Amino acid sequence: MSPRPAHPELSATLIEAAARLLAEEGPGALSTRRLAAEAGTSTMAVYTYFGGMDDLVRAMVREGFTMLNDRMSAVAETGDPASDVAALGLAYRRNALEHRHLYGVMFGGSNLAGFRLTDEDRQHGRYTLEILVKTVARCMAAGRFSAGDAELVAHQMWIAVHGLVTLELGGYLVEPYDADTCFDAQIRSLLIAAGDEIAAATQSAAASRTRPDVQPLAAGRP
Amino acid sequence: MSPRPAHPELSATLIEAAARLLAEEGPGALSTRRLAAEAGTSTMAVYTYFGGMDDLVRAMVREGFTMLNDRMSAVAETGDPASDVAALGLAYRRNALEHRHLYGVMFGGSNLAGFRLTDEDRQHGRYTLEILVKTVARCMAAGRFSAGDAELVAHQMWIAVHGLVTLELGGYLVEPYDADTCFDAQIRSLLIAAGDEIAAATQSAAASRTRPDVQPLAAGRP
DNA sequence: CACTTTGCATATCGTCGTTATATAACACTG
DNA sequence: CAGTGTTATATAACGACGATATGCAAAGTG
Repeated sequence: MSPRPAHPELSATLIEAAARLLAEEGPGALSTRRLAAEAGTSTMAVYTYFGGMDDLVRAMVREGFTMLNDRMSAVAETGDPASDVAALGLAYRRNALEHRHLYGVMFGGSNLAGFRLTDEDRQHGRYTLEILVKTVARCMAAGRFSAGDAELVAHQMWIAVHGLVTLELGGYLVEPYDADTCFDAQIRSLLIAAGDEIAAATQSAAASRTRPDVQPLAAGRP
Repeated sequence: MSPRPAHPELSATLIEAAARLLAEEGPGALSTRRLAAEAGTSTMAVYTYFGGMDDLVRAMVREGFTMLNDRMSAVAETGDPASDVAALGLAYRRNALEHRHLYGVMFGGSNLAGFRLTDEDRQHGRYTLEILVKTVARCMAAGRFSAGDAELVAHQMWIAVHGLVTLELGGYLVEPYDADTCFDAQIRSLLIAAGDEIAAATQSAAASRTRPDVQPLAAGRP
């Protein structure tokens, strides 16, 4: 179906240029002509290597999914699984903020030149949840969460953080209810609803956020 | 700034046609030429009445905000404020599903022909929260929720339902964790986190959903 | 009546994604 | 080495897009 690149070097260059253009100048800057100029080639390269703009965007989206997955996988597994859940949420949010336009294409349904996701693409997105599901299951096994459907709880957390991120990217979260405040509140609510009594006892989650991708929610933990 | 329509008839016809095209054929169908053909006029009408495609989209978005606001305002105020909160969430979701493409433009940052929201537009979106804030405050006053920041709780609910709706519209919520299941779970979690003991005691929220825009969460209520 | 203003159709410009065509580089056969 | 088929890329072109300029007819005004 999709033509395999014979010279993967130029193919990678195109994806890199596309990602850079999308990140730095937004979706409006992504065009075959602009892309060709940036990569030092002609517009035909897009078609010989990818078959069209759609498939190039699709390849970029796939890279975005693996980046997100790498980011989630890099979150250290500590002895406090509930803290790990919060850290995963923060990692998810940070990845979205760093690749905001790409995130919009991946999950927000941002119509990039009429681009539409396929079910296969979405499957890559759902795959990201597996790390979160496992961590939630660890919370339940450790008695930190009340026993239940780990996958459903993971979905809830995904939905909540995704909602936060999209509203944040859309500019809808402003002071005093800015994204940081709401993020802490969302994580806290999810932990409480999952049955985490320690989170329920914690006064506020807006403490120091020094460690990267880790929420200080488990500050009162032994 | 924005030119006032001298013949509001054609202006309304254009907005209607644009809304219909967006709803029925998606963002790709919205073009000045197509719009002119549907309205039986020329492409110039878009510029004389609105000043450009951007402003026409803006006018449509504004209509979308008032539609959403009307929908939320139409939710009956019952004696059970927690049930009203859930009903508002369902009304929000139903409005988004009925105007899915418009919702994407309003909140999802869907780039419709390079269209970008202004802060004034976003203010219209935030205004919708006021109804929810009042209802949450009623919950707190009635002792149904533990006392706290009603505006923050309303934001949390907004974020959660918005996240659900966008993932639902993006096709990311499939069985067995489909949108209905996740919606019930989100509402339930929010009520529990807000301190609603009745919701916490309720086994599941996935009971009969017969009454329009009303969640049966308060089934165990006197 | 003449004169200005207004509303909309037509034609045009530059850019978009895409395709057709032409050319140049390559691999292989004899 | 010549000849041949394949592949990669550049160039040019097509239809459609948003936007603008121009032109013209109807309405308004003295």
